[in-house]
Amino acid sequence: MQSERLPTLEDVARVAGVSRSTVSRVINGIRNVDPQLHELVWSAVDQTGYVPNLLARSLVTRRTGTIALVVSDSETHDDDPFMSRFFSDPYFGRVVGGLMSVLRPLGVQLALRMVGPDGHKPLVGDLRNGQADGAVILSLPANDPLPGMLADARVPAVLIGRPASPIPISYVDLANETGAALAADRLVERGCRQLAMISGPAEVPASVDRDSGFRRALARHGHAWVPQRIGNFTQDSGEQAMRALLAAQPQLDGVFAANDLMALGALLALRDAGRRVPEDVAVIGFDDSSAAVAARPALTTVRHPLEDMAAEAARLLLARVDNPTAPVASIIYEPTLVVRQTA
Amino acid sequence: MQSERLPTLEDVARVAGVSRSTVSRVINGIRNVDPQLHELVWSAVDQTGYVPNLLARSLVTRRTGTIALVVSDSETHDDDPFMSRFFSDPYFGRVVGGLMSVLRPLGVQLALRMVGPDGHKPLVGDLRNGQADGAVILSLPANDPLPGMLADARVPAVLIGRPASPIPISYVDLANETGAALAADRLVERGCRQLAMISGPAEVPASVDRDSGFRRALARHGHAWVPQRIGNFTQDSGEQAMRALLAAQPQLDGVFAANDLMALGALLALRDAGRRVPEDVAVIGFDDSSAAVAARPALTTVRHPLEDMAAEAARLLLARVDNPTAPVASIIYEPTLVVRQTA
DNA sequence: CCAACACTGGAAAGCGCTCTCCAAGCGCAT
DNA sequence: ATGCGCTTGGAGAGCGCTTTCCAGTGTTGG
Repeated sequence: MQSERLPTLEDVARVAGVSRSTVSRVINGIRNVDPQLHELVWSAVDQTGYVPNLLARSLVTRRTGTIALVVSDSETHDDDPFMSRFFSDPYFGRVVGGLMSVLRPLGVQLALRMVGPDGHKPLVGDLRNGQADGAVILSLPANDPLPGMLADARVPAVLIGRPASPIPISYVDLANETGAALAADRLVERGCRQLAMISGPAEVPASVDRDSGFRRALARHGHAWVPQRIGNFTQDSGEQAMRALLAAQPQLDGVFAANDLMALGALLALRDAGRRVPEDVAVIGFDDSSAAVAARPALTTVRHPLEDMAAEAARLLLARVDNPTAPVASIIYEPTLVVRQTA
Repeated sequence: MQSERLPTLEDVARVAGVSRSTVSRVINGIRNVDPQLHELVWSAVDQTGYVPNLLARSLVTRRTGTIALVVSDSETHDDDPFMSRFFSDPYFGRVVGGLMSVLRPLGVQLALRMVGPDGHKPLVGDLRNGQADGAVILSLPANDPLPGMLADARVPAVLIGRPASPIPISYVDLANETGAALAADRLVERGCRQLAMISGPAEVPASVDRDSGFRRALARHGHAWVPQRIGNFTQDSGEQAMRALLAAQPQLDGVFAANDLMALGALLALRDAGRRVPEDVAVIGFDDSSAAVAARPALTTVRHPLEDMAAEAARLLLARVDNPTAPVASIIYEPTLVVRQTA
């Protein structure tokens, strides 16, 4: 148990018998300070149990050692509470894990910030005020003005997922079209004739890309039209979409789902309908989340290296924090097809 | 695009033609300020695009509007990077979602902080220095000194999961023993004769409680000894544990797993071994995570209201932040059995 | 032997904000 | 008129830290 007031630099200085500035220098390892004093100061620090007040330090250095992870919660209108769904989705966890893998060793903190449509201005203001050194922006609806605002405000920021319109801001993204095309090629190659797809919400840019990538690749193989149902990236919605698809197209023999969770749902629906996978119907998912490996039959899917992407986003961001004039950079990851049992 | 320097209170005051203090009062809604001035100040705020600097404010008010979510990463030694596993686990997401549901409407931020064994002192120091108003502590290994340190330092904190030894600190927890007993009773009631369990790591207090709860309940029903295998809460480990159990006890007809992921793994192993669930072997999991509903057959499990618990933890914490003399409170949630198809 | 020069340590000025304290202004009763 | 209590705005002291600037000291070359 300690006294009410915490020791400050001043206190340490008094104990060590030097000035505040000297203590500050020693603690920050700046300039050549007499080794004797150096030692003296450190022992005074130990003795007083001094811990620097990061708030005060940040106020003057304009550096906080914190990165904001900005999550859009524009979807909250749903009756199903958005938060539980979003945070429980493997997507969120993988991103956090990827970010942490680079932030943690550097001692950088992560601050979670949810922001609705009216929270944009305060957010940018706080960021400019140095609440965080930079921001990683997640899962933004298309045409959200935030990236533009961030760029204008010259706040170091990196998007995960490309911005809807070209904006001078760094981002990491996956070549979603290519990934979907991989799935299409595989399905066609297996000899599937009647294909269908389970898409994600149209507001999500990645969904749209996966859609068009799949369609375009199939068109190249001569499939003009592909029946489609839209889900919301949950397993449940995938299951329902699959049932609807099956009802409309009983002959279908190949399905591509825009994420693994929906693919898993599709697997269930197919099972219930007595279809064998992959013999009767081949299924390909997207993401290569842990659930894909765990499923039976194990899910063939498109690998989305989200952890790597998030880690890279963190690195890009930190680079820009250290050097604000660093060029804007965008990295597009190439997906790969992970063939397991369902296709 | 704005000028380099951000407007400060001073600037607003100059524009409005009043003093800094007056602007501060208006912005914080304090005291009776002449309505005319009030309006004048707000228009000056608009005009300058002023945003309060939270850092500076926190420095003097000693309030940050931020709660730290402390995650122990003592398990990192694993070759399998701890982070990806932990953050991807539904556990983490459910907690974050639960916390956010309370914090978000109040405008409180969440700061993620991972802390290893040697990070304890700095963490407590930062907390005392007002880096965050309080802390929610997650998934601590048994006998971690952190709760005690926090209590001694009088830092508002709430644990999720009870402390290993009695310490004057608030916490929310689940009656794990009761939950496990519920599972045991159900299994016995179904007529299972040869029971087994898949436990979690022994360092996790909740694991231990589920173990003893299950054992004790079975003992009441006359089962003296229960074969057991230990997993690490992943689906994979559950699958392996199940195989081992099956090899050792081919006759077994009922299994309790300490979490859903491991139960799901067990389901896979049972399937591979040609056992029907629940006809040949009944399975009960723990947590009622989303995967439990989604599994086929749908998993009978013990419901762990983690979101509610996290939300309550947030409320307890905020109460203590507002009133540091508020009594320490502990809330134990009662689990319920969710009967689905596997038992 | 003295000037020029590193080098070190201290004083003090802020970073942007809140909040206590005080002076000024006003209405009212004496 | 004068005194009193009340409201209201401003001046200024800090929150704990970094960092610039300067004085003092020891060191070297001319």
